[in-house]
Amino acid sequence: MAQTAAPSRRRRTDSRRRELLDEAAWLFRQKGYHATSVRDVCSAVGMLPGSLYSHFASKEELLVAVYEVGIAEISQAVASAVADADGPWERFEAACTAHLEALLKSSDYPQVVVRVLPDDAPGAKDQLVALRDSYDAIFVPLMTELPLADPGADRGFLLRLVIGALNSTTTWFRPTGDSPRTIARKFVATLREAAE
Amino acid sequence: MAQTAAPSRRRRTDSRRRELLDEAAWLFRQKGYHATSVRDVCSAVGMLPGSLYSHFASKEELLVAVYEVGIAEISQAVASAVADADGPWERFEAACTAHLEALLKSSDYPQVVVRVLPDDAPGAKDQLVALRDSYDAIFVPLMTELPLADPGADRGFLLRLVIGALNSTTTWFRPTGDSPRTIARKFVATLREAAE
DNA sequence: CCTAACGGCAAACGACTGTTTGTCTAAATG
DNA sequence: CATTTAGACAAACAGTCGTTTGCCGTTAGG
Repeated sequence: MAQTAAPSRRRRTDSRRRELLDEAAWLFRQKGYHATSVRDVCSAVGMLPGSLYSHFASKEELLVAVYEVGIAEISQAVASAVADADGPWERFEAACTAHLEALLKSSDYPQVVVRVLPDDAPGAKDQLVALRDSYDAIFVPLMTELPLADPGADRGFLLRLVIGALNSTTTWFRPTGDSPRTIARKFVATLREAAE
Repeated sequence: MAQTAAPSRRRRTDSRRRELLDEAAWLFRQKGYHATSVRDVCSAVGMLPGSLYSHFASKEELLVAVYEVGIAEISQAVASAVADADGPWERFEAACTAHLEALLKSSDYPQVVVRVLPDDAPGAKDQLVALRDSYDAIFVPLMTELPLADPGADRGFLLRLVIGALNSTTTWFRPTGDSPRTIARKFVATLREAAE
């Protein structure tokens, strides 16, 4: 198992693979899955369409690879942010902030997860759904520990609404407006004490 | 302008046109815009691909037509529901209920507006954005009259989050679970008195 | 009743889709 | 150094895309 005798062999090809991933993430986020062709991705990294298949078995597998990076990035960001916070509401706000920052800053990968639906790649649907679910699982304990006015409130229901609201920011977010951190703070504050 | 001398001529063709619209709405909602071909739509109504162009100048114009119906349906539902309610929170809840029912019941049209992004049809982007905006405008006065704990809260910001949360129900809604009306009630109740 | 218009068919247009093949080159392994 | 391996190219595959064209039958208006 231990292949610590690192294959410097892989180094060169991995960098090519990463280039393809980066460009695919950018294009999938920008135009969606079906509107992005294999030729679009390849020509952006100076490669012929057929050459992509040395790195990915299919266009769908390319999407899965982008999905995996996106989920990994946002999961790690949220998990570490939560670990540093004390108190249920503080943890919840930390999670929302990390979620929005991962979604709206620099990296294209997490936005692909939001924009491209599992149904867009029927052959990979199960993998994509599983990846999405694995992320939602991080939020579940945060919701259950939240002290709400109605203790019997449907937490799973709330979770879906919260994530839906957070993800909808990708539609209207502009770097010149509120920062992701500010959006998260406003959002949580409203939830915490909404009506007078 | 007044062509009240109704063209019974149009009758037959309009029914064909409506068939195309219905099928396009169903497919656009189900598979998205790019994954739906003109051939898919036409073969579903027993028509050859070229014949569609007697009714619509292009695939993009077909999408615009579906969008228009979708916006009209949901706008009318929300507007009339709001008119029947008294009090700011009651009007808000009525709007949310009407929104969800229009989105999740029977008709495919409004869901197309949620699923298909304006960027999917670059040539019609402006029209699609305008249609979306015209709907949002209905919600604006409802948000501004809402008595919140923080009167200085950013209402435009809240509006976008609310609509984002409501629209995200299309992802996970199942007819066997909570009804749209119940979802709306739970949602508003949570907003109204969230934290203890 | 005649004529003009229109809905739909049949067929094709060129462009583009994801993918496969065979070959060549350069680098890593033994 | 010899041999294996794999990334990339070049070219083509069969199929599908949105759209256009010319034609025919039906139908409504004058």
